[in-house]
Amino acid sequence: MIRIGIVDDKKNNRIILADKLRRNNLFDVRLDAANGEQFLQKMMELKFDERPEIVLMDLEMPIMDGIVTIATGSSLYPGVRYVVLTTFDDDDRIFNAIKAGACGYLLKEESGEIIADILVNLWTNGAGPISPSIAYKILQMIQNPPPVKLPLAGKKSENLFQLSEREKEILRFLCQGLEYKEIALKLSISANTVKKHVINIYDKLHVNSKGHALHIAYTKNLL
Amino acid sequence: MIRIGIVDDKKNNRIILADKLRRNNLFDVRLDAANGEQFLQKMMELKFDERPEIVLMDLEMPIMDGIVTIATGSSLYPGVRYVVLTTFDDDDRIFNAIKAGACGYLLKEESGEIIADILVNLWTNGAGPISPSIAYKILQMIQNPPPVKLPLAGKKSENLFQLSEREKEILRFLCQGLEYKEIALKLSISANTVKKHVINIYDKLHVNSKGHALHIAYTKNLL
DNA sequence: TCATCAATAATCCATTTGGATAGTTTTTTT
DNA sequence: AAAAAAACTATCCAAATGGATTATTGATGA
Repeated sequence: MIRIGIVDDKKNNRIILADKLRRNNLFDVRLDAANGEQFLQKMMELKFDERPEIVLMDLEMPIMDGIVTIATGSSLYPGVRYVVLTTFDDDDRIFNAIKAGACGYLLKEESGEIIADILVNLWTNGAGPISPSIAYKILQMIQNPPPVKLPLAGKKSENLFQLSEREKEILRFLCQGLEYKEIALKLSISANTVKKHVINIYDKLHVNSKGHALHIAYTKNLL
Repeated sequence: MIRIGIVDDKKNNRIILADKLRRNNLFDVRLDAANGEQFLQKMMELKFDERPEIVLMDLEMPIMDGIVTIATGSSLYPGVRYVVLTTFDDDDRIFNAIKAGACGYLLKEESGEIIADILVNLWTNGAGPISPSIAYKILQMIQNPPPVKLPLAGKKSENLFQLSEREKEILRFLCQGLEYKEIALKLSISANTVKKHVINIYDKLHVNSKGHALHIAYTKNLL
């Protein structure tokens, strides 16, 4: 049984999709959330071996949209694979979703069988599921990179996590392996303040330790 | 009938592939070349409406390899679609071939039916044919752009710090932001042991905190 | 002007980490 | 088979970190 999570703001969509998947008994749909925040919340509550292995994620959601959710989720739970399921193949979103860490991109219109097929393939081979028309778009984007839009290489990505300047500054020091005291000294502020900033950073990154924060900082190019 | 061209230096491959395609009578294999130069030569000799619409191209060829051939061919004959057919999925080549203008990338191992299927799809929908495992690699390349290959990268960053396999394993988990307990759980060992390993790692890296260690791990590419 | 927000600072308390030390078991090498 | 190297487990203690809460200041904006 492959453990599946479904995140979509429309309850009906979740039900239909879960039904589609449950029809063959390879899937165990065990997480169901209406938005990103709810999803992260529920993930936190699950033990390691109860978490879904594959998460199907809608992009358009209130409160916390799919891209941000994937970005944080894929850093928090690197073992989980995120597959974007959407109704329209919108160029910008594709690219952003991929950058955020989605490992596949499917159109909702695909039949239940195709989706099931593709998820099984993802699970067994690790091969990323991509609808053909999406794959083609990706190729085109590589061949003709959109004007400036998205810096492919190590450029700093736009402020995905809404960190303030000060917070970014402190995150950079943190990434160099400095501890609170040392950062405080460098910035001529109190170590308590540094700590407060760090906690605020964790909140924005949805993490709760230095390790996780650095992981996100390094993998999402926040420096 | 879809007009097909095949470019491969091994005559046998050409024959087998042509046979596979001719089996269903949708394809008209009408151009056959052993290398890039021969291919371009033959293309010149053909009239516009005799030219292949899709060209299956091997990458490893003498005289003029697949990448260069696609690059020049796709400028000379923009209407022609180039599909790379190769036996191994070599990361560098994928990217270069795509940039050169290939619109698809298939593994030779795929069965004749799948190849046929996919080519028909390419012809009718314009959707790019991509083997799932290739698609996945492309995603990964977008997600983690190859870290500017500098002298250090090529040199064995492997044993720079003489970490044992186990230590590298643990360092990787550490870099994902896991704490001792979690790592212990994943490896089915005691948290004390994890800690011991971590201390040993710090010794070898000449650091004394997680922050420093992760900094080195990320910047020196120890993962 | 009033409200909000970022940055600053501090305290209490629980948890995690780092260091030192001392063992046992497994694996590899000689 | 003996010796050496990794891997494993443990305990004590001190330091660093994370979380919650409260409060002051200055800048920005409605």
